Amino acid sequence: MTTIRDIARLAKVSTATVSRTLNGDAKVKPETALRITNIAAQLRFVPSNAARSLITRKTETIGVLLPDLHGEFFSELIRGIDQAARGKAFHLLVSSSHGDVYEAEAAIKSMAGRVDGLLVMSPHLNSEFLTSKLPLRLPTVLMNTRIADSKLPSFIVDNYGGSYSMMRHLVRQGHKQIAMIAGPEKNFEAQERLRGYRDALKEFLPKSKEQIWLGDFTEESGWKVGAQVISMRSRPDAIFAANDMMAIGCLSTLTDAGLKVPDDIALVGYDDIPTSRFISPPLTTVRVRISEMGSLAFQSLVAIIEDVQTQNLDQNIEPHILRTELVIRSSCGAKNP
Amino acid sequence: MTTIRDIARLAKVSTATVSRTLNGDAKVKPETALRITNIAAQLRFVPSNAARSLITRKTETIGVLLPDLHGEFFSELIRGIDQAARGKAFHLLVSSSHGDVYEAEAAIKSMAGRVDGLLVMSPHLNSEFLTSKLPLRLPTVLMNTRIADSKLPSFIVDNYGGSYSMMRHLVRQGHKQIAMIAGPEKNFEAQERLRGYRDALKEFLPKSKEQIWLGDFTEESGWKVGAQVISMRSRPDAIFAANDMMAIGCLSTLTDAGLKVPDDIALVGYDDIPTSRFISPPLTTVRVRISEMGSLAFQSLVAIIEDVQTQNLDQNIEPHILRTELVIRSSCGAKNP
DNA sequence: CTGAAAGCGCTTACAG
DNA sequence: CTGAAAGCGCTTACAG
Repeated sequence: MTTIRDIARLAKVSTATVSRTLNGDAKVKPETALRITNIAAQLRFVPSNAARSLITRKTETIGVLLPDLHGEFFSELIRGIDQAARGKAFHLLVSSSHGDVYEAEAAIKSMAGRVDGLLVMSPHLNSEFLTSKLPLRLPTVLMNTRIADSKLPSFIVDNYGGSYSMMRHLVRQGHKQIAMIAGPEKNFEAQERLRGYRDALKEFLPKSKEQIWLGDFTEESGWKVGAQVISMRSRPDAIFAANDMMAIGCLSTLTDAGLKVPDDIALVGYDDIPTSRFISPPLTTVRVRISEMGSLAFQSLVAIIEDVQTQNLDQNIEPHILRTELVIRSSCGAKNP
Repeated sequence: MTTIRDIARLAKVSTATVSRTLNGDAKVKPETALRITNIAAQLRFVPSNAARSLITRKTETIGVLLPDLHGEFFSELIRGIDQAARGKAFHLLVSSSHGDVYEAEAAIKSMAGRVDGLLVMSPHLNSEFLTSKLPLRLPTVLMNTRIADSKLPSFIVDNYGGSYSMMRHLVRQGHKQIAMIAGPEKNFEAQERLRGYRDALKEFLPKSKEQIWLGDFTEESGWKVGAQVISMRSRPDAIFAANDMMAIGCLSTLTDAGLKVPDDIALVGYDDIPTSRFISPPLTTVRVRISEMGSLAFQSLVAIIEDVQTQNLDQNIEPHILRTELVIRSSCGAKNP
């Protein structure tokens, strides 16, 4: 392994000068600098990050802790974070697929000594417990994670508002009896979408009563609900699935049984995954700017790390809410989507 | 910041003993160990990875360098790698979206001092150049990356074979005139898929002549080809798109123009992205076990890192080829898919 | 079973 | 503009 000592020896300077040169730091005499740079290149010198960060007390790396996410969502989020991180010359240490809170805790622990800060997404875990296990003073920003009295900055998608808007739209389309396929009970996002459904229903259709099936965000759970819908005597006018995958699953069961969407029954989803645009009928849904959440959360984390903005753990902070966007296609029965 | 010295002082032992205890290393007297463990927990001690890896010369981290990938593919790959990495207690430093070879080079450089090895995917870059910039002795495994005389282990999807199988299937379905929408010319995977098309055509339909449109793997390029197909006097029986996104784009143009797939013209793709299952008609395509490639490449890299298998840079190595799987749905005209 | 001591490869006041 | 020296927080032979 080549070290700055090797370079120093060859260049006949001190390691201090090599260090300065390689960091573009202080004013080194140009010819000396050139000599050093050349030798370093020749030797294909790779500085030891360990040594560097031991003394600077910076890793220039942030940890990204994710739950077991699926496809598009995960990559969009990472892309948003990665893009922002590149701009600040930060590295990304990622860890995903934590089945339970203990796995997540272990992941946090093993990341802790390697990063300058943490971006945590944990919509379905016991987040209070999780954050209580966070190392003291490690800057942390939460994404789509509910914490009771949060002292950590957090970014959350406006699941409540998106759901509410969707309901208003359905009501305007003339639907009177609107049912929901809810997501997992313990999932914070699912809860918010359900809350939006409930509140909107009370407000816009006070005489209509709630009709809720419990799903788990998978296509399969959409199928199952579809099967129940088929055998109902009196069906709702519209079904609002708490995510697109369940809507897609439900759609295929309904279509197979000969029901026409949206003519016999309207069906809408949430997330705007790529597939939703291509199915028939194209799915009306709610779009979430997930990569934007990644970038914003990263920016906010770096602000804390760079001490532009110190993390005040004595004071509660309101979460940053990210707006959603209604994407009207034809599955809701809209005339000119 | 708490260090092992703080713990040593409180536990009235040497830092050596604290270190041993925390690493479960040597035989420390149980009561001493317990005392130390308790104090460490109380102080929420987080070991400095920098100090640790400076002396052990290990980072227990591997770097994953990816091109600008889209959705599903990216996350599947990462998932495969992450899963395997967890098993070996390795961390993942990811960096993606490198527009050109210089950006990729910069990413490699900045990762080099932070990782024990590198997993590189670079299907569209000048890979010879890239690997020539790799730090000496940094274990590296390539994925879907072509290198002329490779001295690095590599894993590649059998794009040629998958394409060839698809062609055989189309011929068996009775198609005589088969056209291809090719991917980007500089993309290694696209080249292999095209080569499979060409060879199979020569073999199975020696009298038929090639018909190739140049696409770029985007939906848009599929649209454009679709528009050309519509206005042709004599159309092919079947179109083989080099990826699903182009097939989907092409399909929508054809369908909008009133052409029936597969009755008027068959259409197939490559990749088996999730959407392909849901469009109408469902797309016949080639499935690639991308997460498996991630796991295998990781295993192979770790074998080198752990010196179970030393990287021999004086000898060329054959790439590991990952089999693909034909997914027959109805867009190809198959009767009982 | 435990400790004193050396050292991993850098950076950075400090002095010149 | 440059160098000698201290030190970041750990691990690990070595000796006992």
